[in-house]
Amino acid sequence: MSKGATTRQAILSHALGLATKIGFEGLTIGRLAEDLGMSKSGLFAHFGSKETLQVEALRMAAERFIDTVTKPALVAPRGERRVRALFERWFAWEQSPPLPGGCPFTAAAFELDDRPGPVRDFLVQTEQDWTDVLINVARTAVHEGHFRADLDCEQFAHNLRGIMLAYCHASRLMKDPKARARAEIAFEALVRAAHNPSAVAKASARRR
Amino acid sequence: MSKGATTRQAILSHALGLATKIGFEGLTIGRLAEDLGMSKSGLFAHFGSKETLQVEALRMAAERFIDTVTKPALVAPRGERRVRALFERWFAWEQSPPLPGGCPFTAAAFELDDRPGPVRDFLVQTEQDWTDVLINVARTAVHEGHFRADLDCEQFAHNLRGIMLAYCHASRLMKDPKARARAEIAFEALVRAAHNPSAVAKASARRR
DNA sequence: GACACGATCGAACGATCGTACTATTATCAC
DNA sequence: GTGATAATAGTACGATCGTTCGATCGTGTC
Repeated sequence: MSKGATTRQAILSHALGLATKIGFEGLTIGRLAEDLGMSKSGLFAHFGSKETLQVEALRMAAERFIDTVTKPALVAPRGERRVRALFERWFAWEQSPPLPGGCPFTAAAFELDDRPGPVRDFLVQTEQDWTDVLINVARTAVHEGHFRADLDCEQFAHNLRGIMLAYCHASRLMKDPKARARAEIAFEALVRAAHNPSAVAKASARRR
Repeated sequence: MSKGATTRQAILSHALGLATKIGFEGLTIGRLAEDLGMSKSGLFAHFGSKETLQVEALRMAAERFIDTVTKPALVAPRGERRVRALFERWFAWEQSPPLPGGCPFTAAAFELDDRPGPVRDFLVQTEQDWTDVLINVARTAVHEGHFRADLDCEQFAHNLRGIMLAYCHASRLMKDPKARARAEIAFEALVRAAHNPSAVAKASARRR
């Protein structure tokens, strides 16, 4: 890797970690330059605009997410086991040392939801990709016969995200030591509900 | 109300609405002054520091939250009905016109979770109060016999928050038109699980 | 060893930040 | 109405913001 690319990676890595603590809008060229012991203009030259830097930091986060969460989960067997692997790997991501403030996507999601622009657009795409992964892995679990056939997989993914968000809230803001345990309990309830015939299915079965 | 108090309320009201869109850290004295047609120094004199303004804006939000959500829900009968009322009122809060960017507590929660100080402290207290309301109303539903006796009410409140956070994410960031419907489905599943004997209880019952 | 070129620096730009002062204006009790 | 006091304006401060520009540095090539 060339000298410039190395520096660029170092900048983005530091920016990403910092953004988890002070937000993506809170990033400043001056602060980054000082932290990395280089000049504002030297750092700035790598990106041409702060907005580009923000997008590139998010892009690095997306790449790391795949390496930390998605890919490792693929070693688990298809179906429920892989759903569990994704859930477990996500905690490793959220608590990884390079992200001292937690998941950057979660932070960005509530920071940028009302600020149109390329940064928000990229974030939405990344979040949609992650949702699609969850939906697909749930679908596979249905096909494998682990989850019930009439499971609403999109709803499953939606509820799973709620569990993750509630964990971030409880853990990061409320500093609740039971946050992880609560997430696990909620997850087990979600999986259990995905096993059992749905209430709707049961009601129509009773009617027969 | 004196002139000063009126202006102060107007400032805080505008600041609160603006904060839902650009965040509490994104608030600036200059922007607020311009929006309200007054001088920076005149506006500033009401608070003495930006930090105080942020806390006071959050305080106003907390008061409005009680008026919009908590109090109206008290007219519903104790128990499950009141749980449902709180859930329904919360959507009215999240979508109320004075909060164009959604729930300010949710936005602040992920913005300030890593920034110690009085603003964060006040937010944590407010969020804890809201959690306690949810826990207590679930407990009442247990006492009324609407929810099963061994329900973990704190877990119930935790999961309910997850449903709300997932709604904000889906609605505000992803602009998913099904966000509200997904929240309702998740809520009904949560309530249904609170009705039925728990899996743990069932397992021990089977063992008898 | 000269050269080209990418990487970095230093200085400066206008804008805006939060905040401090002093002055001026508006309000309200008497 | 007058006088005390509250409310607002004006101006300025040092700091920092994102960005620009030209100079300088380092690296690798012929």
